[in-house]
Amino acid sequence: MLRTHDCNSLTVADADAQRQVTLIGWVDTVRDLGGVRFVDLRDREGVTQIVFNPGNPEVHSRAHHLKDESVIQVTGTVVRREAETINPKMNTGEIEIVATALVVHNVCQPLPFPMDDEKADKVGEDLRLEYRYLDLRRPRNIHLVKTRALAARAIRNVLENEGFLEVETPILFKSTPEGAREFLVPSRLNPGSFYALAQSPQQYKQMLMVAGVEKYYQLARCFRDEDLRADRQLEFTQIDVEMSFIEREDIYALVEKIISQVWKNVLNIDIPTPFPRISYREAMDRYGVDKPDTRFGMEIADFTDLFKNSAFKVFSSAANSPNGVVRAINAKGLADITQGELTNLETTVRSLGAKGLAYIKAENGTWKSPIIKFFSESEIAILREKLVIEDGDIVFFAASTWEQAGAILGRVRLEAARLLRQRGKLTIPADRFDFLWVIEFPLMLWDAEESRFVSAHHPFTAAVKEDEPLLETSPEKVRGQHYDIVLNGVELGGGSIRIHDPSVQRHIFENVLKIPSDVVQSRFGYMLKAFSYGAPPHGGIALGLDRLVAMLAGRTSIRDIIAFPKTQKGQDIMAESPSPATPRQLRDLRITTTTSNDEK
RNA sequence: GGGGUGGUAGCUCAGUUGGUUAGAGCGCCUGCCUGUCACGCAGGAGGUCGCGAGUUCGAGUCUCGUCCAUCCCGCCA
Repeated sequence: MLRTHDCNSLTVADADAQRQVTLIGWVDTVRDLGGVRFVDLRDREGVTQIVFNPGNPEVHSRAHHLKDESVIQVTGTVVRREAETINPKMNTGEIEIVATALVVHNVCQPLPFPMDDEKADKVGEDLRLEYRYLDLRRPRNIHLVKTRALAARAIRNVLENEGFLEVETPILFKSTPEGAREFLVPSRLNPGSFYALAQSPQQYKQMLMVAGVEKYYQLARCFRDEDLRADRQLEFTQIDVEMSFIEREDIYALVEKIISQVWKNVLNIDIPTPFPRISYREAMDRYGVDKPDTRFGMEIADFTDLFKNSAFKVFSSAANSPNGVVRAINAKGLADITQGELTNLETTVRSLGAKGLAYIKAENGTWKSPIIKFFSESEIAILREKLVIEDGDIVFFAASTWEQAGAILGRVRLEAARLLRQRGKLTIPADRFDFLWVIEFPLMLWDAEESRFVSAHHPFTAAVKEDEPLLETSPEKVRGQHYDIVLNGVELGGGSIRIHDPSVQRHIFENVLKIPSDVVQSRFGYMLKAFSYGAPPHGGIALGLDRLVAMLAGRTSIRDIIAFPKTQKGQDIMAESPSPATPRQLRDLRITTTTSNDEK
């Protein structure tokens, strides 16, 4: 080793022992007072102050003009600092190293952006991604790397202790066009055929259950060629779990154990278990989303019956149409919403299909609203009572289908909460973690465009036992044995009990999803075959590791959590991928392009 | 594919109604300074105002196009 200690470990005890030490790390800051020179030396663990005294002219002169972020190795004696020079802000602030030798291992060029956390956080993300190795080096980001590793370790520990076997499954898989768009990989050995990068190990892990693994896990890399978001990357990691001989409750208990262990190990926070459960239907009714943020109220209230005979045609026609609802939320204290904020909100809900955003402001003892004139005395009284409308409140309405009204008010609710938090009128502690199981999702959704049913999640999800007869008659009413785990309004993952009966699985594919039987055979034939050779009842879950770590670290973007993330255009601007292929590579793969006809 | 926001010095930003030589702080370079810890002080260098076109006597500023970044919708079995 090029060092005897790290930069966060020396104490007054080492000083009293007059210990000779060697530290190596990066120059954090240089304070050259002309005579005495101070260097804060930083490594992964912390910072230690080095002193270069003029009494040692050879070393002192070489400490001249040290550049920030250069790598230096210092040998010296640990000494106590004089009482008035102790720095209480530093872990190692009571000691310093008096240097007797200095080796400069690497001189750092002028930095492209400041490394100081406060300033660096404001620097454009594209520049920081180009120099990702520098950005990661900042203590704040190295901490994120550590957090991720610590979380992964805790997860592995729980699963290993529970008897799970870690199994790697192929990344080169075959195309499964039902799901997300995939990355296609041409096969050189099989010209004209393609692999697809696995979107998830779903099918392989089910095969592992048939194979008798019983308890499988993998921190699995998944690939999806969809547009990126703050919480979506082309490749991401999921904690992938599958178990045989279980029911839903077993998965809930396991995940609750994993989560509470991770939060305990990383944040030293005790997460109460079991987690609350809410049905999909109830989540949509109360919060307008299937991943509710329950850290604040502002729940959706239903007024469909109230407005059935309303003079306000927009409301009464919605209330009387099939599947139509009139609903509202009270954003308490947000009557001071600015015109700009209101316009933004309207633009947002229009993008969700709303024709407008009806509202009532309660200010100075009166209700102000473009639509208040249509309301009767009794309607006003019921609204006031049910929504507890007081001065300073603003109530937003949605009159539409059940789905759309939920989407609109769900979005308005989150936006209103954001505005209230900005104003300091809504406080949510940073260490509040509301975990929630969302259960009883519909198994099938009607796809109006293709006029057929599609799986709400994936076609391997088993139906809730008592709903199974409905598969024949009204598939839309069948609830699946699916579960999502939600944290503070973020979907952390989901899973299900799977179908293990080949005839049921075939029925779903062919008669419910209406996939032609030859397609079923080519795509899923091997699964149906496997299920006829002693498939155990099984189920599992996949949790997004990147999102989970982001939540642990209080970040909203998983780009912060992934060591080398890609930009919204799917590019790695540090390594400059993707990049063009050479004609030779393309020829090997039998790929011809229409634009290039020059072969070299 | 659609909508919003942004792009001026290495970084973060300001730049008035379109008008002289485009500024600040930090960083960088040089010098001074023996107890600093965001050290301090003095001086200096550093600009294709994202790119292209247009309007104009004159464009960082106005118009159009385009590229990049980011947030959102679609999409994510």
